[in-house]
Amino acid sequence: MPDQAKVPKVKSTLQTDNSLELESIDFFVRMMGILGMPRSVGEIYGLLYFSEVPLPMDQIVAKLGMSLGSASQGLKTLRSLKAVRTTYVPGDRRDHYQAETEFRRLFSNFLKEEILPHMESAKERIDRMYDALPEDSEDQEFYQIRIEKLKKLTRAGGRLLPALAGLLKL
Amino acid sequence: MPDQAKVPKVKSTLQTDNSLELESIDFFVRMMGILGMPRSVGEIYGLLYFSEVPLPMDQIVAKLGMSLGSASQGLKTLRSLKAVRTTYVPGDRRDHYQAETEFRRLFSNFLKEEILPHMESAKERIDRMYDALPEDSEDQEFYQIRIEKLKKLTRAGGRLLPALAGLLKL
DNA sequence: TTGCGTTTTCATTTTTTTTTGAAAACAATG
DNA sequence: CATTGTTTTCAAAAAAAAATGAAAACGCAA
Repeated sequence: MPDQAKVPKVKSTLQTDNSLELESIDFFVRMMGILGMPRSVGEIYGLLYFSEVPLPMDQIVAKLGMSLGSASQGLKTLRSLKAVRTTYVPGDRRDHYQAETEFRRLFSNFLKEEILPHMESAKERIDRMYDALPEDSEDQEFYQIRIEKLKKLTRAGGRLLPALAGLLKL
Repeated sequence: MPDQAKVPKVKSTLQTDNSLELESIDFFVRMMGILGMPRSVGEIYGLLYFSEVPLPMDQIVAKLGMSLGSASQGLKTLRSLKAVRTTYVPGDRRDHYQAETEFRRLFSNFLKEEILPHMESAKERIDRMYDALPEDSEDQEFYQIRIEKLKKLTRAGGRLLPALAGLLKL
């Protein structure tokens, strides 16, 4: 219940002595949490963010003490957001993962993947509201004004959000 | 797992014949869902949004077919976001609730309550990263750059988000 | 094509979140 | 100040989300 902010805890099974990694994982677990991502996704990204070399999945699993399944799923999510990139390492069959650190791009990807689809269906739903508007009721006008307001909201959102990515100068 | 958008379903126990209400509830359940609010909160707000008269809690409970506990909790959340207002109705002991429909204000309240606290703690966490920076390592510079990047991110976020509320002209 | 290292899938388990319902607290009224 | 109508609280139940782990699938390389 979001009265208080959700404050996810960082798993203490981390196999590392690098406290920067710890802070990073903590940071991104929370950040991803705000965006509605599972903690495993934040953990992986947090680990990768402060890794100078690309890491293969089994090392991620080992360092974070998470299951193969979670790692695979988490990396899939991160890949779909383009928050992570695979690099080829000669003589190694494993995929090596690297964090994409251009937040501007990350943000716009997130918008495109997670938010804009919602905006689309919101617009459809508002159209359906017009259809559902009772023809005769004396509340006609009230309802109409309310629907208009929603329409303006989605329009503003649709214009504002993409513009936001542009404003995000880092 | 947010690969696909979460698409909450509208409970079908709704005691109403007003299909506009149905659409509204659907709309806000999803919208609140994006923002990480439980469905009950979306249901209540959705119902109130298209109600010309303020509704007392027991009517909300009756219309939505939800428990008293959920309604009380949900209204508490909505009150704390100032998404809902109580109005006095002469000769009635019950509180009557009305939706606040100025989205600009709603948005800025949401920011203040749910987002800005996170930004604060993010800044603290970044400070701790500097402390955790290994003095000697040859990766010094790499780490430093990464930390800087995070700092810029939070700064941008801190400036951008509040400005956003201002841009939200409806 | 077989074997082996690696990754994905997915049914099951675990954890977390949300809802419920009944008791407690509250508050106006007679 | 006792009664009654209303709202809140909170332990327990239910539902939803995430993690696990083992089997299946994949894809090289010998």
